[in-house]
Amino acid sequence: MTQTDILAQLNPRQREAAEAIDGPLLIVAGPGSGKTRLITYRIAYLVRVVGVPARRIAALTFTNKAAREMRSRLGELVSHSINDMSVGTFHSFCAMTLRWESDAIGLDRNFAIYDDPDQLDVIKRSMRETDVDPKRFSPRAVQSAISKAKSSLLGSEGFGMRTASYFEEVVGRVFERYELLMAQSGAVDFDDLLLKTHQMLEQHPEIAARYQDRYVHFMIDEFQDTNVVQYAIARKLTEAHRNLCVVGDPDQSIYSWRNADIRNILSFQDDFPDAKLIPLEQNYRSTQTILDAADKLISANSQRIERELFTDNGDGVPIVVSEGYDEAEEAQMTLKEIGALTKNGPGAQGGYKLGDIAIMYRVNAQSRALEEECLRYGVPYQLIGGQKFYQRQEVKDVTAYLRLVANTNDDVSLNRIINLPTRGIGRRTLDELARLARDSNMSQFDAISSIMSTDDQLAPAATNPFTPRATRALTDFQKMINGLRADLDGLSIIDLIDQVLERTGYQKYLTDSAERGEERIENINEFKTAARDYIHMPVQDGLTAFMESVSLVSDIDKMEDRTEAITLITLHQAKGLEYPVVFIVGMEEGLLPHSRSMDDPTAVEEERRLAYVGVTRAKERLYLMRTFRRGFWGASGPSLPSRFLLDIPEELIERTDKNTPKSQTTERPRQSGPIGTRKGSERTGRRQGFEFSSNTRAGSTARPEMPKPKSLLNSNSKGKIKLTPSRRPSPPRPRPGRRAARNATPLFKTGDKVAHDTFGDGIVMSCEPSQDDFQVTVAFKDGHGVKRLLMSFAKLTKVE
DNA sequence: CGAGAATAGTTTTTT
DNA sequence: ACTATTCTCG
Repeated sequence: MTQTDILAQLNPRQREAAEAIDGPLLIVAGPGSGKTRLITYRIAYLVRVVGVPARRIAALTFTNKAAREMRSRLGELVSHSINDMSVGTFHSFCAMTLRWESDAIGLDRNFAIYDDPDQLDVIKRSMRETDVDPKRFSPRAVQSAISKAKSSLLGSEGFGMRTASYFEEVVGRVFERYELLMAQSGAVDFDDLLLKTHQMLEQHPEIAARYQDRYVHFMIDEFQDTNVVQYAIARKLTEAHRNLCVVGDPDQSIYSWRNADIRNILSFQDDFPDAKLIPLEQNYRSTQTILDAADKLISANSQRIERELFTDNGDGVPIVVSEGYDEAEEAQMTLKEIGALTKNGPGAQGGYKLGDIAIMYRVNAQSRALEEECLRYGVPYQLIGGQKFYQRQEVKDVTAYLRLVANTNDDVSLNRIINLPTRGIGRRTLDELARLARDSNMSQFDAISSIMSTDDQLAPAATNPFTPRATRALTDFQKMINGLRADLDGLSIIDLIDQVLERTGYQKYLTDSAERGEERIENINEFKTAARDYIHMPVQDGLTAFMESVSLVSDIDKMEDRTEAITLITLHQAKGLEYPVVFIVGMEEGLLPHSRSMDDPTAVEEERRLAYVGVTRAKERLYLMRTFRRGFWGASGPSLPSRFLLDIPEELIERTDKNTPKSQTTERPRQSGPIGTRKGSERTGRRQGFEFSSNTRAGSTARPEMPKPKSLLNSNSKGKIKLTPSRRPSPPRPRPGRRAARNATPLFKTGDKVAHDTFGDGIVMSCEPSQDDFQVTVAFKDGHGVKRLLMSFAKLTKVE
């Protein structure tokens, strides 16, 4: 490729955007409009044609995965090194900057990054120490108030000024204590990464000047999901060159709950009146049918700028709307359809690969039913999110040991593992230790040191509040950690992990633990595999870098483009991805829109954008699935079709749910739940706030018309909504009896090594009778995790 | 001090 | 239904 035609692959609009390199630029990019392609080519153009050195360009993305992809695409376009380019998420960019400048701003260079659960620990402790009752004020609520304050550029000082309510007053108090504890622990939270970077730039003009000079070009992707602090950082960093290019789509703004502020897009035009605005409206991804549906769906939002997307792609096939009886049947129908879509040979519906297919849902809990059916049908799947790897207990435990080795001030980590395995350090001792640390204003680790005198003898009883036994236990622990710290030289990060596992007794603790012992060890091995990326670094640096990646890397970042598995993913995580075939399950009131959003029109508009994001992921085929009854918390209740379904024109749809409302005018809901009682909604106005039980339903055959619901309302004297179970289409599946397993003679026994065609080698964890089959739970290697398989479906062979 | 039992809160979405 | 936390007893 020559330099002159480097932009030849772009359409005129994209080309215009790539060449607009002087001054501020706002690109409003519709879904599938080749946004990533544009950004990549724009950078390539800057480097190769304009001659901007790579290190003077920053490109910030929403996920590490997007950053990685950009890097790899740039690697193909730009021959010379792009390693100097700042490509990453806002959070990783800030973490890097803060470490570089840590000396100047008085931050421990090895600061730990606390994730959500870590942060909650500190919040709880702060509440305890400020006498705030966690029963009256939920730690979660306090946490989110603090996060919100930080995300809108308000530190604890700023927050303390406001006392709009008693709650805020309380939060202010906890906030102050929280900041103190975090500082003392040498730790920062996610919001701090951004806020402290901003503060650094404001308070240290000489530092700011260096970065302002450096970044000649600054680009931000997914700008609609940035928060106030992120935007402020970007403005500050581009003061010198003013070449700030932001790319976003207001219709895909779905992170307001994380304090993303859609107003950034509007502010941008105020802050940069000379900004060029380029809309990208040609869609290269989806069929006209899918695009029409998406357009009708999003047009129902009132807070929105009109826009018309178009495509040269053909109409394609209609959108399929289906209903299952419950989430199990919904999953079954989905899996059956996937079977048809992936079939080869005559009569095949397209011969799709499993990797072409994604199932999307609103909440992680929905993945469960889908996983079960995948296992039943033997369909390999890739689950994104859910129980995150780095949040698993044993992984967090080892992480805590490592963090403590890196930074002994880290109280959260210390508390997590000081008695794991048990070392005779119980609650009383820990309470006393916390009190001692607080009174003497030091970390708990240092507090232990303080009761030891210099010659390693125990301090006199007067200053030592602990019993001799507790004192012994505490000092042994302290010596063990110090021993690890003393022997770091010459070790690699992997060596260090091995040392920790052995010298702390954690390895033995895992081996001896009856519960999930092997799975946990597998997880630790996986953890070590992840650490291998840092094996070449000096152990201190490797440790810091590895700990940082543990905090900032998400599940989607590790997602592989595998062709042999379907993808299960939340709608939020699906942003930015595309698949030939997309199923969205749970198209129901209460789920999408989510019940927590339903009484707020603004929140419902965000839910609609979320649905829009899901719909526009599909290239060729889109399935919208829902259930007749859905289970929550073990109970089950009737569900209503999502209002979003009613926004999609009938002519775009092929229905397999013949007995359900087709549109606003012909709608004839047969049942409804508590959710349907919303007042003032035209679309739901005809629904009643209760269910009638006289209806029967057999499989997919016609359902009778609804009877008058009035009588039931009257029969419900207390006005309390009572759900009468409808008859199931088929008898409930018997639950596999746990007891029965003990008397059975399974073909596999726990500990057996087995091999599976797709998942590879694994170890049998259990084998239990399930109906007339056996359910085998197997821990697979190579990141496939633990799977439950039915013996008759899964081709498992015993190894050795 | 620690293990097992009782109990409460939980399901929005995540860097 | 599930789990994380608190309670109770040895």
